[in-house]
Amino acid sequence: MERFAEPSLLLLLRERPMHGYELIERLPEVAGAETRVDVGNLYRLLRGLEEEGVVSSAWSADLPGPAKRTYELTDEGRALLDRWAESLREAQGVLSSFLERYEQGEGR
Amino acid sequence: MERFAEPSLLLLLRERPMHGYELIERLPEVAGAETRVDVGNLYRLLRGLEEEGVVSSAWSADLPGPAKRTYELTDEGRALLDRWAESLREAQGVLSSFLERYEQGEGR
DNA sequence: TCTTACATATGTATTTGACTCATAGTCGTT
DNA sequence: AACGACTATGAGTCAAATACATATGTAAGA
Repeated sequence: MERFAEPSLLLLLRERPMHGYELIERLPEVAGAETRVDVGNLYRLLRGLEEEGVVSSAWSADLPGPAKRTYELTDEGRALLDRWAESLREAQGVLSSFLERYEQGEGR
Repeated sequence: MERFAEPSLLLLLRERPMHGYELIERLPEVAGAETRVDVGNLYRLLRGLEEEGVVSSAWSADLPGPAKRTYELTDEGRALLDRWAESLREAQGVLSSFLERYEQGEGR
């Protein structure tokens, strides 16, 4: 369930801009506790999203510590998140009708 | 979303034994309207499930028309379906918490 | 009789995606 | 100097989904 990483990143970034490492740390909080994404892959993912214009990034010179690249969501990114939410709602619908049907026949 | 085919088949078969063709027709009803599975792949899937002991099948000599192989769920199949349901419930939980968080920030 | 629909298959090929492992740089702290 | 935080790139494996093609046989209807 790493396909779920993309919408999760978008959701986190909508709440406020963050740098990559922080995103990694907070990902399980949104995408499920067992979700661990390979660090390298995540930066790749972020790069990809930036190429698509979904996020934009800049080095944060002000922050202490090692160089951090801070990502923020673009308008296009917000729109993409909306589309994600819509399709996830559909998926949820399918899921819950399945489970309902499952529970109806349980115990026979 | 064809990964969803397996639990759907199991659910349908728990309700009553069916032959393959009928399963194909009724699949969208459970797995979502747009779900179309390649016919050949579905028979392969059924074969696989039978090898795993999840379903059992027999030719139905009595039924009119072309030869039909009727599948029914085994006890092991029922157990597998239960496990599916459990993990789908978890997935549903992740989904709905995601959507809830999404809706909380909507319109900013 | 010819076509169409029903029904069950097998073979193969492509593509995508998940996942892993390895490496390497900078910066700040200890 | 060593370590942890932070950002990256490279390369590769492996299974799964998907698609496409072909085959066989029965029965119903034009």
